[in-house]
Amino acid sequence: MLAVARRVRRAWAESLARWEVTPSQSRALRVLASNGEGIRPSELAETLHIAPRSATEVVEALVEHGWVRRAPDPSDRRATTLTLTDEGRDLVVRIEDVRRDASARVLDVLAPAQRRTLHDILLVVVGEDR
Amino acid sequence: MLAVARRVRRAWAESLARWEVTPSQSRALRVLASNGEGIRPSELAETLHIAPRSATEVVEALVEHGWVRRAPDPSDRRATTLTLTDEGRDLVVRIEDVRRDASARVLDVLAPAQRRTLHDILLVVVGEDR
DNA sequence: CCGGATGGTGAGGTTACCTCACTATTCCGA
DNA sequence: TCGGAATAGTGAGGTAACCTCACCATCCGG
Repeated sequence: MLAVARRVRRAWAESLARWEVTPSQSRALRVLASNGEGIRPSELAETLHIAPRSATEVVEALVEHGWVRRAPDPSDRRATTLTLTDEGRDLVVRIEDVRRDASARVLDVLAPAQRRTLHDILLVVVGEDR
Repeated sequence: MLAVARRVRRAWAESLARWEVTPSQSRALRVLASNGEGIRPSELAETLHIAPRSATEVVEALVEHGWVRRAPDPSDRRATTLTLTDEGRDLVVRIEDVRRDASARVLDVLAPAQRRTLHDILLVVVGEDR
């Protein structure tokens, strides 16, 4: 299990390096893309299962690259809201493609039926506990 | 795929922490246990897909814990050979148990037949390229 | 209106990697 | 046979992605 996952991750990280995104940044981008606009750093941290302080860090990097914008939350002056820029949104799409490719590359030794079965079984595992 | 693997890894790392082994150390121990005695640091590095310098590092830690012994290679005075101590060997066994438990805990939402299918499919993927 | 909770971040630490430079040895070809 | 290239291991120093602890600003409930 872990061996296969490592393979997928390796293939993925390699493609990711072409743009200047690290895996951790790309995970954050995915959360930002799926959680609608205006998410807070603390929510991001929770979703990624990392400490709030660490979320600050990836956000920092994403802002620096111009993929994310920080804006003050008008309803709570302590908070900031995060939104993807247009470039950020573009990048997310490209990353998603690459991700699909990476797992396809690793899994293309499987027959289509096997791949489907694998997918279903993994869904069962993930489906538990949320 | 990656999500499931993360779950297994998390569960495993937690149990590992009870003894004072980090995941990376335990990977090294497993290699040492399976590759017969007298492996060299450079071989270890290659098997783990890490740089030789990094292998030195984990070996250092393992030696310090008393799980591994360094001995000069009589046939090549540049080289050292690594062997598990008795405690090291014990530890490997306990780790293997814990590892099995961890993945069992994550995968026990599956029916036995599903688990077997998963196992088979993953074997196909891993079987490629070696 | 004040004391405790919450949101974000500075400072500094850890793990598991990396590269580069260096020494000691071995090996190989002229 | 002997000198230069390759190989084994490691010191020094760097990085990414995490962490905790401390701190400040702001918010909120009684």
